[in-house]
Amino acid sequence: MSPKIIDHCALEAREEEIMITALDIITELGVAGLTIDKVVAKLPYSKGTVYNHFTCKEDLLTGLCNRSVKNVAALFCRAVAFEGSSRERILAIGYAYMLHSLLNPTEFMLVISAKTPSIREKSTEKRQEEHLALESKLLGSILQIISTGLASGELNLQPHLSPAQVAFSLWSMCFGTIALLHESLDRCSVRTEMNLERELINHSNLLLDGLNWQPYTQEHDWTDTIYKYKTLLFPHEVKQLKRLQNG
Amino acid sequence: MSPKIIDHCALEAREEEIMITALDIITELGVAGLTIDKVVAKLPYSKGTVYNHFTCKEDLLTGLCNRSVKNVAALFCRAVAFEGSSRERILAIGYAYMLHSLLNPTEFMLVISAKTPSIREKSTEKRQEEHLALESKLLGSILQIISTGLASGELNLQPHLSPAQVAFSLWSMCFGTIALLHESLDRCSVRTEMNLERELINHSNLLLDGLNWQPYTQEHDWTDTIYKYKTLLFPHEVKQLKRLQNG
DNA sequence: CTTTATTTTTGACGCATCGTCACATTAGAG
DNA sequence: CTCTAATGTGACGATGCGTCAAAAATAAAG
Repeated sequence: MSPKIIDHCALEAREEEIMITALDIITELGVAGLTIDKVVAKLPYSKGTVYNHFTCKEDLLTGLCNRSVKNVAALFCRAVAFEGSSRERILAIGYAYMLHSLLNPTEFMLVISAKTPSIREKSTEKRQEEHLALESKLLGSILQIISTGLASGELNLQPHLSPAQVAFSLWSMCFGTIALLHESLDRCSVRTEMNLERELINHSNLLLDGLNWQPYTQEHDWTDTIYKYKTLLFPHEVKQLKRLQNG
Repeated sequence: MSPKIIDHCALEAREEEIMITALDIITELGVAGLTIDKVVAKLPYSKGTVYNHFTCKEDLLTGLCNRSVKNVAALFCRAVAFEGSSRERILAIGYAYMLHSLLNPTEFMLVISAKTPSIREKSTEKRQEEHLALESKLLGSILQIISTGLASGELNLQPHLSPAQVAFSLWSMCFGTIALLHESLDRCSVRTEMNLERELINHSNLLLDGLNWQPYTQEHDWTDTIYKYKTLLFPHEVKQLKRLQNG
């Protein structure tokens, strides 16, 4: 008695391996082209083993989605630590979100897909909860900046708004903007003339002005702030993005 | 020669019949539970006939999505005609969008689903274009209100913003808010405490204040305006919604 | 080294669904 | 009534999903 007990670490490594393989297939063939059989074919494991990790295709997709949200959370943490006013830091959150969506278009779509009932309905409870926990973490970063803004007096909350409501308004605005502009990247429509970076900054500034979060759009050189995001906060990501757009 | 030539009108009626049947199945079993075979089983036609209308399941879903957007467009037209200031009318757009999403939760999700690549990738080009045209119609209603706001001087566009950008900012904000709150209707999370109507109005007002669209949130009794939406503009829809929420 | 108990992996199998296509049906013109 | 072309039908092959009984792997005990 007491046979092969598999290393927990090795298990996680394999799960990652499966997810990467699935992501490759999705990037190549689209979400619709993803098949467990195709994943298995690219992997040195068998179908049964893959099904030991993920209960079904949808569970695998939610897993990929969570993996992506974890990466966003890491970027948000860096945004929180940006040296600047609270408004500069909250704007950095949106900028981080945008950067991530441009660098990982496939993964960003997966986040939208995973919110779709057809996928949610079939995923594991466990991965669902993980997803909610990760989203709370994102909101946590935003709330952190809001509380420093309140402490410094740069943000004066209107009495009918709670910090959570403000955090949610910022999040949903970013989400909506990115989601709608994302799909137009490869298509033509009214939105062709739109540019994700410019629009996201515009929308954020409108909302932040509406919140009376100082300094207002007109009172500060935001071009300079964005330059700092590019050179100091996310230099690596911006460089990666440029490479992606040129090549 | 000159055999059975089917009435174009009858064709459309049948297409509608297929879509309604599909919608019933989706409401009952979820998008994932939708099967062409199930649709056929509920219908007095055969599989081949259904495939004469829709090339595949995804095409059917896009068709349903477009059907829903058409209904939204109709609501938007009524919002445009609301008797009141331009800001009251632009807020009515968001209110209409929200009402529609609450009255037709299944269909609203379909709009999100249809933006998902797995569905888009497989739909007909024709239906894709129809979708874009319908979205342009939605934006058209918004642009109409913006131009009257500009004409009356209630809205003063900042020089770096075009009307199209303003329209898009409103649309994406509404979309993001509804999309994110929609999924939480049946789940618990940070967002449980949120209420769709309240948050949507809040977000809209923040954005409109940021745009300097007068009268500002503090300068007008918006509760009264919303009461007018409920009693004058969308009395039928609000009644329907109450019935839905009670029963 | 062999045995044994237990975990892990495997891939063939059964089932569901998809989309097609050869054939049947239908309605009007001749 | 017959002929013809548009339309409808549903059996069929193909694909992909998820399972499960059997096989392989492992590590401690004998």
